Amino acid sequence: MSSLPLPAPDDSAPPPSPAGLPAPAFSPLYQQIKGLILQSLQAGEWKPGEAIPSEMDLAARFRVSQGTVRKAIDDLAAENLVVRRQGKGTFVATHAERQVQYRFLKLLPDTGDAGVEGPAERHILECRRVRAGAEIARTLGLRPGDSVVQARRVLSFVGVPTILEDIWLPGQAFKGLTAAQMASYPGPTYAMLELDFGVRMVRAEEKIRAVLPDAAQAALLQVTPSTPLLSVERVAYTYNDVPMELRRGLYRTDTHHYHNELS
Amino acid sequence: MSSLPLPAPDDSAPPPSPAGLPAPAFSPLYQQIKGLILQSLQAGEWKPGEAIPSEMDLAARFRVSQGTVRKAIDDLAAENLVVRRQGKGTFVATHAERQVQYRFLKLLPDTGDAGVEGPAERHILECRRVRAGAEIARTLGLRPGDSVVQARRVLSFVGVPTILEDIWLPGQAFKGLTAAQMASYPGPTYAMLELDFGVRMVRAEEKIRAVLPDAAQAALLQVTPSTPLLSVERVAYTYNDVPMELRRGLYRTDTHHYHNELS
DNA sequence: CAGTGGTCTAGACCACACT
DNA sequence: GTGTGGTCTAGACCACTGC
Repeated sequence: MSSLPLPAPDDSAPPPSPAGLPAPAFSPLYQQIKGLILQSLQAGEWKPGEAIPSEMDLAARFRVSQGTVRKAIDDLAAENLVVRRQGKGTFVATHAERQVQYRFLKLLPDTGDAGVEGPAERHILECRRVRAGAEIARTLGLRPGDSVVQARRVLSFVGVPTILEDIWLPGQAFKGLTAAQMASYPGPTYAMLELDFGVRMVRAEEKIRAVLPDAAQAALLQVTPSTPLLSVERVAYTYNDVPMELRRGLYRTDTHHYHNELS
Repeated sequence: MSSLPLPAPDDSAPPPSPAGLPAPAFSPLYQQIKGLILQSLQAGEWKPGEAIPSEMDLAARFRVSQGTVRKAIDDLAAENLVVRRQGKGTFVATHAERQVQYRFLKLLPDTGDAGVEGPAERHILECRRVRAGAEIARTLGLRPGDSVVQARRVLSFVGVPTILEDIWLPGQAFKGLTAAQMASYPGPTYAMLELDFGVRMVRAEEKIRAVLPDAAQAALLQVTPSTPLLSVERVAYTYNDVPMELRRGLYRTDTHHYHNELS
């Protein structure tokens, strides 16, 4: 492998072998390029929805061939960080796109195709700043007692309350977030966080269980306390696997189901 | 695009434009190659676990450059149909591999990492041939009344019954499948189906709900009937999106959870 | 038309696994 | 060493988009 004659000495991506370690850690050129593009994405050099420079431009900028840049972008596209559009360019991925209203929501109506039921109606129950408990802090990589934004809301489809969500966000990164803001933004919450706070959720992990609601939860979802619900605990991450959101959802599955593809 | 001077006139992959249709349907060379490799996989020219010919060999066989074969194989690898191993070759994917014991099972123990609890203990409750009802038939692409193999079993982890599964398989493709066979095979069921019947499950879809068990189900899982369980309905497909299995599972989520990655 | 991503080639060289 | 997949290059041409 060879190093790159570049502005930043390329400290990202794979470490240049701390000498004496078992793995010499070979890193192909295209991965170094990928790391550099990633840095620019992170730094906000190109905003969500915008086009990044053309492959030729990037190749010139990094002094490599177009094919190498291409491979780097292929990787980023595979991770859903950018979207390629033939004839137009490569664009920074965003949650604010027509195509898939809720990229991370895998709940589908039992009847027919998705989306036919229209967008969810949202009802914000509360949104306030609190001190993080031990568990929330640990999950979000904060210290107990740090400020977090806590929100609770109900999503309804065609008038039927279907999802009850509790959301925790690091207070630091989301100063000034209000219930009004959450309620008024027309698209997905993640799109608002992108636009208003520059925080882009890039991937997420979910743990799913079957549970029974307590009395309050049952009332909010208009079901009896003996109705089994899906408990979906999601941790969403920005770049570099930094956790930025914890979300605990209760899903009714009498009219909807969680859909998953395996391969 | 140009056609290929090949044994089979390449009727797979994209149709050569039925004349007069809106889409001229351009198909790149590498996709045609991919289709041809797919046919060989389907035809069993190379068995699961075996190596397919080297990129150079395939390039010579199809009269294209190595790069083009490479792109085709990249696609197949992305779909988990083959596995690349540097320095060794490209291998037909199989469910009978050390690495991931259960490729399609996303239930993990709550405590620590997976696999530490060891393999599941299986207990076959029944395995018999029945006539397909309307719903089963529709899901498996059969006619109502066609023969299907129906099996029921319980999977336990460290002695705790955790999964109750009902499995339906087309009788046609699995003649002679017995309970003894299911019980005696040491690895995943899908590995046995590959080995003994040449049927390879390539992808699957799951619909997940929260439900309460009936008395019989509760007894088998050793829980009370008021214990909410995950209902996981899985349809597994072979090549060409042909459905080959319907599986309805009930998962206990008091000690395990369904894990999913989103991006 | 020019500019973008997408395909295809041919050849050189590298990293890895086996023998 | 030999053979495999993996990287990198340079150049040609194709398909799609929008001016």
